[in-house]
Amino acid sequence: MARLRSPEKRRAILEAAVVEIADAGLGAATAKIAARAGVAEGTLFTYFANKDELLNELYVELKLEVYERLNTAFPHSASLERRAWHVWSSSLNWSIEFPQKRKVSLLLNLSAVVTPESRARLAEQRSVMDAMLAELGSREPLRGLPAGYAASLMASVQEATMDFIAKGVRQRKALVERGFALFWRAVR
Amino acid sequence: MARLRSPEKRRAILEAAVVEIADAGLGAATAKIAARAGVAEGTLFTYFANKDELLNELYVELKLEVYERLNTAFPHSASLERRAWHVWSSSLNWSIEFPQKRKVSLLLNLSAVVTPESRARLAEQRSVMDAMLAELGSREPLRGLPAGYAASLMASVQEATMDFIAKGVRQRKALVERGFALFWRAVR
Amino acid sequence: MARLRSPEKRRAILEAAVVEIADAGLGAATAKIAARAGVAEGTLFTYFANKDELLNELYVELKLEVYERLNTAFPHSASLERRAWHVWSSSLNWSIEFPQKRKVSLLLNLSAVVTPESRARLAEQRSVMDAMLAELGSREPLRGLPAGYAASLMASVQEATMDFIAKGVRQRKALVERGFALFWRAVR
Amino acid sequence: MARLRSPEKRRAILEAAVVEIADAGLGAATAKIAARAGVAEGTLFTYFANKDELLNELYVELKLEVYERLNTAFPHSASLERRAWHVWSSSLNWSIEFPQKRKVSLLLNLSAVVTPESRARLAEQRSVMDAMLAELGSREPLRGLPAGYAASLMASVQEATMDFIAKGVRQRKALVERGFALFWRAVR
DNA sequence: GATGAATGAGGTTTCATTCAT
DNA sequence: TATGAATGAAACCTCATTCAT
Repeated sequence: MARLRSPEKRRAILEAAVVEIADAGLGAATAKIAARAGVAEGTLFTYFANKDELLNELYVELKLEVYERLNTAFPHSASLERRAWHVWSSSLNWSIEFPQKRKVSLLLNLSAVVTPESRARLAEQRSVMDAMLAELGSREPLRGLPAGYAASLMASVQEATMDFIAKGVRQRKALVERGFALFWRAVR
Repeated sequence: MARLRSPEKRRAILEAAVVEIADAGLGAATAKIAARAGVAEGTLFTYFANKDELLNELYVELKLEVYERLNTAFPHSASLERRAWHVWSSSLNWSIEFPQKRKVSLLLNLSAVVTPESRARLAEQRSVMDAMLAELGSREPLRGLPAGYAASLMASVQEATMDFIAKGVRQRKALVERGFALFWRAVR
Repeated sequence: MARLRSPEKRRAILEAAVVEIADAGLGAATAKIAARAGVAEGTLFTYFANKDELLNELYVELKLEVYERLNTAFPHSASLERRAWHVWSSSLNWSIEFPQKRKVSLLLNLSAVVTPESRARLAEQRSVMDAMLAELGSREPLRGLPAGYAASLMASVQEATMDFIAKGVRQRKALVERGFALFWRAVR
Repeated sequence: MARLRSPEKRRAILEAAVVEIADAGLGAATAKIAARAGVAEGTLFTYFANKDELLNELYVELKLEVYERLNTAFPHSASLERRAWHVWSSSLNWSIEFPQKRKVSLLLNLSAVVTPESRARLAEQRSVMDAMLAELGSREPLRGLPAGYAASLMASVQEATMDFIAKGVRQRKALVERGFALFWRAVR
């Protein structure tokens, strides 16, 4: 099954899925995804056992893409604020560059198709970010709040910021910075 | 006179839609919605011309529910913080009480089915909240940011908070307060 | 059932049916017919037991309309040609005046809904025309052909003529006359 | 390579459509057509995008069948009467052989589903017949009548003739000849 | 009698998945 | 392995008819 004769085809399918799902939601037809990927309808099922598996793989790939960026050039020994900024800006810039991927990521997150197994596959790549967020969570303003609250808070403030960038607001770079400033005021 | 179209049945359909969509996404079958509402498949279409209209009506009703709460006992002449707190707590409490409604509201927001007309129908009810948010947006930390950023920011921090409440965390009341405190630190 | 409280309503329904069926074929919805007639959906079924009965009644009414015209001022003692011309012109003029009725009449004729009983109900009114056609059929050019061939032939040449009149050709009166001339050349 | 779309299956669907539509009108269910053709419900839609397209294709195929017959062995240099007879007999014989096809052709003609594009697709095959009819239309009895009247007239007299043949009258060959004789008396 | 909401069978069409080629 | 025709369940929606009011 998962004998990926051609990694390019697998990639083409995943990228086609992003476009189709961003456009039509998770109900996007596998036939359309295949067509956009330039492969036959049946071929899709030699790379992914079924649609759910495709969606799970997609979820993991998208998340990995973000974490990879984030882990690259992570300033391990810098101040907490600089580390927080690194996480903030690298993930937010990904959202800005690939708004469709971000939307698909959101849709998948809200749906029931993503399995705990898929989420678990991300643990290792998340570790760097998680450590930073844990440190953040142990500081005064967040103390006593559930583990993960800091992550959720950062993600959500990014959401708010992204919404405006997606709407086409000009001052992208400024917004990224102002958004972080607000976040940091809250948690510092 | 024949039987009158009954508001209860309309309500039953909308409520059934919430449950089914929270469970299965916007792809939830109209037949299932009708069944859960205790009406025949065809009956659904005497209340809503088609599925899209049902979804739009649902969107509007859900938003109105929140705004109604929020407009009730709004402390018009209180301090900005107290007014912000009123908005925060009343809308967040709605999300806590009706997590399925909140989820459906999110899904509808992300989808392309909600028409500008539907959004426009909410303008009047939003005015009280919008005025408060505009005042907030004009203060130092948010100055210069696009109009609406304050609203988006509040909504997103609520999101983060809700995520934990939805996961079943005990200290609901405390979380609502801590969440607001964080938000307020950011924007005050 | 057939207690026609209001003959006007019955008539309104039949006329609405003509318009709707001319537009949408025999599949025209009873609800639309009722709406156009200005009565409630259910009311239609107090005047006609079901759709098939409505269609049969409609068929009979349309045919009777034509025969009534034809029987009015029929020149019983004139020459065969004058009598043929009377039949020709009176029925063709009806088609010209009411092209929708004509179309519906054709559709009903082709369909399987019209029962032999409905056709039988027209016998009496057809007698005058039938006698003329029988006389025509017994003359040389048609001798030996099946009974009814003359009727069918006349109807069909009228069809051809109507097709052009329906297309909006100007010289209506001339066409009616030229058409008859051709018919008469064939059968005289 | 996957299985190729089979011309036989396409043909089977079109033939099944003829039978079902002759029986039930244009409202004939696609599911029934598919079943009679021996294919799955969905398969019908791999051969025809939707029911309207199926009906349009059917219309074109039926007309082409007639024109093909008519163009075969057409006596281009014979007298006008012989050429008219060729058109008459070849098309009428088709109607006699395939009364269901003829009925379906009539129904399609009366309906609104057949597009101008479909009609246009027939132009080339009609040219031989059209030339003969144009010559006929320029002669004395038809002079001054709209172009196409001759065609319409012939078709309609054929209709009349077919009606009797369809009713099972024995002397088919004789009827075809007598019908033409009548037509020719009218237009010669 | 008149009304129109309610019904559910049945219509067309879509789609994930299989499988012959 | 790659293909895309074939499948049939299931989706949305329509409609003739019934029946409470």
